Amino acid sequence: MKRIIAPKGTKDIFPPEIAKWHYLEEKLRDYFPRFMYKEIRTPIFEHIELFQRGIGTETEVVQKEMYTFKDKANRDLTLRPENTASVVRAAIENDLFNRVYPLRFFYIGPMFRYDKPQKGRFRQFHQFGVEVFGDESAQVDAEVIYSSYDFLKEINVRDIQLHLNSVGCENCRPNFLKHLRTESEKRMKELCVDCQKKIYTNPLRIFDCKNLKCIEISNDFPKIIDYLCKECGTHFEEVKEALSIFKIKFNLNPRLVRGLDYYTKTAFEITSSQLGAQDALLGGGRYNNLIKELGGADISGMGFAAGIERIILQLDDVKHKKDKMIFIAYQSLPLMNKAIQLAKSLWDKGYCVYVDYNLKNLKKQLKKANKIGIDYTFIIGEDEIVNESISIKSMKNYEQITIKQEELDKWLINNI
RNA sequence: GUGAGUGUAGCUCAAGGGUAGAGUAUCGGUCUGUGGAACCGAAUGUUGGGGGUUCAAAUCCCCUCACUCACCCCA
Repeated sequence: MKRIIAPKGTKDIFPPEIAKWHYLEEKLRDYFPRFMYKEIRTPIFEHIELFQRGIGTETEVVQKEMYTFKDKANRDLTLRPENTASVVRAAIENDLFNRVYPLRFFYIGPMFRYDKPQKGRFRQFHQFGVEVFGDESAQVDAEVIYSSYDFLKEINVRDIQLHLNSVGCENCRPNFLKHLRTESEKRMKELCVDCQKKIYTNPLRIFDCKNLKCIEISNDFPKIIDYLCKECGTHFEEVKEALSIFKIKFNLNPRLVRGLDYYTKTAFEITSSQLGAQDALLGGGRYNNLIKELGGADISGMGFAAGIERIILQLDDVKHKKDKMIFIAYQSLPLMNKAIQLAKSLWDKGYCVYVDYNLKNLKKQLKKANKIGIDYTFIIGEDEIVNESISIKSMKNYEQITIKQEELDKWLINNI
């Protein structure tokens, strides 16, 4: 029979890796509420239009990478490739803008993109992120950037770099793009084939090219920060100033562009020098037109999204947080029912207990207990039944004591 | 979507045309009221799948699938 395997680009997560996920999730739910973020959960699939309008029809994500399908009523639905558009949609739909203050949300969950898998890239992958609505201050940009950076530090991710740029707004970007296009056309023949196409489709992306020759040439190209309008320029200066208050270092990176069309002004990315080609742990920025474009009020947004799989790759081993485990061993099969009775009473009290119903002798049970990493083995034998006692063996140091059954609760409180 | 590398036991890997093997894990025994060791023994495979060459293919050739990494894209 043919084995059924997980679909390409998906994977199972189980111990010991799952401990890292738990660790990350716990830290996340502890950390971001400090900044007044509240968790929001949105559907995993949405109408395709949400992403077309939100992310932009010209982006790679929308054009090539979405999992889109029709449901039985012929609706066009898409497995969400990112979460910002959904959060905005949810906020508009539920009129959260009039109810919840401050307007800050964080999310965590699976996203889907039809990409070719490689290190740090999956078709079902997981992101967490935050969104701040209705705050146009440069200081909030700095705070969001700080919190994302500091969170990575907090969970001990090392060798990370913060890259910062401004991508301008609808007032200054067109002018910049015009200049960029003219300049790149002049040196078109020297650029790689892909970049030649980008001149007309999305010239900003030329800065993304990893071809050394292209990098060299595009270094001479106009930089967006030199073309920012007064408002964007001032905003960017203020962001940098505010970042210095938070005392974090950043690289000004004029080549940094974002792949989703909704970004305006501040754009940032945190990379790890220890990852492979997919080195962006987290990225985000300001999006001042998205809410309006999705039919909401004319209010601004700022946020980031982080790739959990990539962060997990950079996490040191996390010990599985576990309660002390008790193994109940019976001397012989007829005593198994007594063991079950004892186990039930312990489960009822909330303890972590294991009984093996298949091992007939004590030796094997102890061996198994040892292998599982049990802390204490309770032994029930004929002597114990007669004396109404329980023998308790510490699996860590070989010591064994026998106590009366009525002393068990006291023992549990002191030792477990 | 393009390219490269790799597919052999649950796991890590040998065998490079001539009987598919080791380590480890698993199970049993030495040891029927006492675990971490040791020793002895057992079980485990359509060599990813299909086709071809050959007296003979894990090994050579073709196709296909999967995984990995890179391009691309992004988190």
